[in-house]
Order: sequence, then C-alpha cells, then structure tokens
Amino acid sequence: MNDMLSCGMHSEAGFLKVEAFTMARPEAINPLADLSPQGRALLMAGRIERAFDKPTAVIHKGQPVSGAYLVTHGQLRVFTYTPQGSEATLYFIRPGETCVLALNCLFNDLRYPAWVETAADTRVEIIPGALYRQLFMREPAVQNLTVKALSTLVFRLMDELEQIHACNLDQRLANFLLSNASDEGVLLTTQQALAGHLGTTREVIARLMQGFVTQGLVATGRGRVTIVDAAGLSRLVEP
Amino acid sequence: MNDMLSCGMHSEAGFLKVEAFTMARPEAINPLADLSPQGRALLMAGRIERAFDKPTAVIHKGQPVSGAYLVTHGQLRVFTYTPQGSEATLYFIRPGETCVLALNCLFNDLRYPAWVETAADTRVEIIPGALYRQLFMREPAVQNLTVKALSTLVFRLMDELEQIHACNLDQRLANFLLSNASDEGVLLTTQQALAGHLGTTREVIARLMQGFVTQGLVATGRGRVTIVDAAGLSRLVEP
DNA sequence: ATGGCTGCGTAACTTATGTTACAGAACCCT
DNA sequence: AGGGTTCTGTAACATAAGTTACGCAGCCAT
Repeated sequence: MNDMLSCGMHSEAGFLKVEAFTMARPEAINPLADLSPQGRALLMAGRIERAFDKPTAVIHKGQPVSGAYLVTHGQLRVFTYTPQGSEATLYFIRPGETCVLALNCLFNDLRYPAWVETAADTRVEIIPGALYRQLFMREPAVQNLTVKALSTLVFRLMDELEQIHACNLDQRLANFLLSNASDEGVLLTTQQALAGHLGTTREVIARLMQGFVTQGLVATGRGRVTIVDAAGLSRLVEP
Repeated sequence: MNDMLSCGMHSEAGFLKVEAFTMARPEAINPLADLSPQGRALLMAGRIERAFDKPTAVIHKGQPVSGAYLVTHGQLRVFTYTPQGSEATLYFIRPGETCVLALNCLFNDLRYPAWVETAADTRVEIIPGALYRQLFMREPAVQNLTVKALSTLVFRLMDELEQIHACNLDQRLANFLLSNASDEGVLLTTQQALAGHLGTTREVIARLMQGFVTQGLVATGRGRVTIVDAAGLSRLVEP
C-alpha cells in the first residue's frame, strides 16, 4: 500500500478555494461548538474516537458505512483502484472536515464506493449512523455542516473532472505541486505517491519531473520536490 | 452549440443505480408534497416557472446563481468546455431532480463552475435563493431533498471519475449506450453529441462505433444508434 | 562499512487517443 | 428534383501517456 502525502488537498486551484470557509470558521473545525445542549450530550455519549499512528485502511469499497467520520488530526485519503491495481486519489479530508461520502452512504443506505485510508498519526471521531441522522433532524448546525461538506466535495470533484478533461498531465502535476507544497515550496513525498494521486505511474512522473528540472522549475531529491520557480509552474497551468 | 440527447443519465452502471430512489418516491418527483402548509404557501408565492421549447443556455460558468432549479419536464445538461472549445457533459438533471450545483452555489455564495443548457421542451421551476434558504431552515422535506440531491451528484461524479481512470473510451462508450438507450435499444443522437458527452471528438466516436458494428454489437444510422447485442456490449464493460 | 532496500533517472517501445483531411450518404427545403 | 446542409465513414498521421527494463544513488540496519 502507498504512503500518504503528509500535506494537503489538491486541485482547488481552479475557480474556488474550498479551504477558505473551512479555515475561517472555528465551528467548522469543531462542529460540536454550535450544538444545542441536548444535541451535544447525545453526541458526546454516542461518538467514538479512534487514533491511528500509521497509515491504515479504514473503509473498503462496497462496505456498508457505519458512521460519519470527522477528522480531528492528520488526514484521510479517499481513492480508487484501477483494474491494473494502481491507485488514483480522489481527494483528501483534512482536520475539521467530515468524510462526506460516509455521510452520503449514511443517508441513502448505500455502500461505500471507494477506499479510504488514514495518514500516519491521524485521529477521527466516528459518529454512528443512527445518531447522526438524529442530530441532523434537530440540529441546524449539523444540517449546515452536512450541506457544506457535500457542497465542498462536489466542487472538488467537478474541478478534478474538469482538469482531467482540460489539462495535460504536466499541467495537472504542476498544479498539484503548487497546491501541496509547503510555504517554502517543499513537498515531502515520493514520486510513487505523486503517481498515485494523479492516477498514473512513477515512470511518467519521473519523466515529467525531469522536464521540470531541465526547465529550472523544480529540484528533485529522494522523497522530496522543491519548487524553484513557482511563477513558471503557474504559467504552465494557465498560459 | 450541441444538440441535447433526448434520453437520460449515464454512467451509473457501476456500484449503484442512483435513479432508484428518485423514481420510487413520489415526493421526489414533486418535492412540494411534503411541505408544511406555511412552507407550501411561501413556495407557491415565490417560485418562478420557466419553459423552453428549444435547447437554451440557462447558466454560464462564473455567473452568480440566482436560485435552485427544479426540473419538471425535459432535462438539463451540465457541461464544461475544454480549452480547445469541445464540450464534455458532466451529468444530466432529469424531472424531479434539482440542479444541485445551483444549490451548492446558493448555500456558499459561490459562482457556478460550469455551463448548463436545457433540452428541447423543458420546464423548470426556479426557487429564488433567499426563499430556498428559508425553506431549508424550517422544512425537513427540503433538508432531505437537498442532502439527497447533493449525495446523488457526488456519486455520479465519483463514478464518472472512476470510469475515466479505469476504462477505455470504448468501454465508456459501450456503457453510455447501454445506459441511455430506450427499452428497444435505440438511441436517437448524433455521434457529435456522443463525443460531447464523453469529452472526445466525433471522428473517434465514429471509429469506435465502426468497431462495434463489425463486432455485431450495434447498428448505426444517421442520428441513431441501435443496440444489437446488449450482452456483448456489457461484456466489453465488465469482462 | 557493507549489504539490502527503497526511490530515482532514463531510454526504447507500445498503445490509445486526438487530428487532419476528405468523400459520400441522408435529410431538408423550396 | 436539385442544391445545400448536416451527418457519417475512413484513412493516414501526430502525440500523449503507459509499459518494460535496467542501472544507480541515497538511506538504513546490522
């Protein structure tokens, strides 16, 4: 199984920054804040906390979903497998966000349509399905959380789809690097993992990366990519 | 601008049939049914009906969204443009369904991330944004509708993404044909439109289609595809 | 320090898809 | 019926991406 990126979500470079409201609103980080006393009591009684110190598969495709997953630390990665066995990341779920697909399945009694694994050092709160539905019925805060979580996901997925239609792999890679690098322009991740996120293979990533290197856009190292010319990378994405 | 397909939604061949609950629940067809008297009064007073006799663009990318679109007849088509100017259909919205992306934008004050056009002979009810938010606050029926609409969309998008990663064009085409043909196995649509739905070009569709013809899977005509061997087509998709 | 593991660089090759260019068939209107 | 328009069929070609195969470099543990 693949390593996880230790950094964030990709592909929101397009028409919106989904993170914005998540980060700006403290109650999104801790959605418990807006609950009524009764609601909070219910939640505290029924929720289950789980911690993972290393990457762990938490949901398998086709499994019935037992609850909503609220990430408090680390991140979840939602992905699919291609028939050839390679992975493609659909999106990440970061602290304060809820695994909306779980929500989704929760409300519609569906089976989960993808795999989910945790990053290293990740903590989640699981809110059992029945409890979540109860809370949704009576707590406006939960209703809002739900709609926003779903909305966000829809935008991410649409953006991803659009990029796949409209962009070459090198553009998508450039975009991914820009979106996921630290403030210093460093990305601690293997090319294998990058390949997984973009749904391609390591060799292809290596080839593209070398292209970037010869253009002076990035520098590579073992388990590390450093952005040298961010502006140049951006120009690749939107010329 | 492209013609619309006169038939339905594609790409739910995978892990779920999204149509199921939509069709089975009458209040999904007419979501007004479950409202409280006050809510219904509000809705009746505030909603706007519009009818289109021919394909019409109703939402442009980047436009602020003015309301929720509930389709009562015909269908909407949500699509993007590639930089080269060709289109790719993201999904369809059929009678009883709501344009959830509009919802999405409604709740988050975002701009619409795609284009939408009506089919010929389509009627929609537009529920202004402010009104919809009001109804959402107090009407459980609207809350449920909203969540279900978003959920459905998420599943469709995920399925689409997965297919793009996992399937060849011929498999996606086969899938599209199977999903969209009438009960008699007929599809009244041009190859140009098919190309638009799958995000490719007419010539490619023609090539693939000829492949299908020589394998005895379909027959083609001007503006028409007839499925000859549905089982054979299915075998292409999941061998 | 050394052997083994993991990750990267690279090249040659294959394949799927997109592109260009054109011809002919079906349909539509007057 | 004739002429224009809209579709489809086809072939040759261009290109992006996936595949195979291998060598080497950095890191780790004993």
